[in-house]
Amino acid sequence: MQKASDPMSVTLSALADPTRRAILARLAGGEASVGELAAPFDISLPAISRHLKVLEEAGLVSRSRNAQWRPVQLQAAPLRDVAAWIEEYRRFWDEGFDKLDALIEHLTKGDSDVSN
Amino acid sequence: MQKASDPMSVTLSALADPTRRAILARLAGGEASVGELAAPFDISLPAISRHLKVLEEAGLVSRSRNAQWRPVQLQAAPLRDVAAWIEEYRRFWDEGFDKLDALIEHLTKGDSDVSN
DNA sequence: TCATTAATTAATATAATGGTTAAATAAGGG
DNA sequence: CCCTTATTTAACCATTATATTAATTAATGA
Repeated sequence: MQKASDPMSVTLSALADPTRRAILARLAGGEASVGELAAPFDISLPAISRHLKVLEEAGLVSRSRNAQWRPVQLQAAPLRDVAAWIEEYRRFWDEGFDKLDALIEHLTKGDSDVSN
Repeated sequence: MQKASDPMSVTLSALADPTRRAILARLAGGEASVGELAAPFDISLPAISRHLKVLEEAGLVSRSRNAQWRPVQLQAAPLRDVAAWIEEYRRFWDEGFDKLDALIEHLTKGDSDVSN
């Protein structure tokens, strides 16, 4: 009953929140301060700060220091890993993998019931 | 403090668990019953059943009926959507986007401090 | 030094997640 | 009909996640 600590789960959990994805989208346009990132949202600054901590722990952002601001920057490496993982499933949504492929898969598996 | 209900969050939450990703990996080799899916894991059958419910609600699997078995099948459409979303970030991890690009981005943004 | 601005940490409340065991439901076969 | 097999649902519990407000830390600059 522990928290999942494998890197892929950490990354996907971090991405599984619309506020955090919106923050990443904003950072795709360049670095921003915490206050700038918080502005579009209707939630408190501490809440944004915690979202940023989640993103940082997932390696999706990094932070530096510039006077009293802490500019946040996008770090895309974990996204590359997710993209690589999901590529393994591409054949299941590409048009090449249609009902005929599914049928072949059934038959080669020795599954005699082809109806579903 | 509600549960995120947008489709992308639902999909990513479903994927953010190693047991559920292992189930999807198993299903990539063809449909399987709940019992077959549960076998490799050290957790109870009800726990697997709930994982399957999460995957089903995310549209990542579908279930049919064959006597007293409920065969589970992979449904990859939501993965296609995740792949499309993540593609938007490819340029941030591709080698084309290196420090020089970052510098250009700073300058075109009118950011005078280039040191970080 | 003190006021201001930026951001984090602390304390707290509540909801969601993920696991358990026990009971219920569904289908098949003697 | 009853027994067995397959799976889900119910009830429960511990942990994690996400939000709030209030207090704290950090840096700037009058």
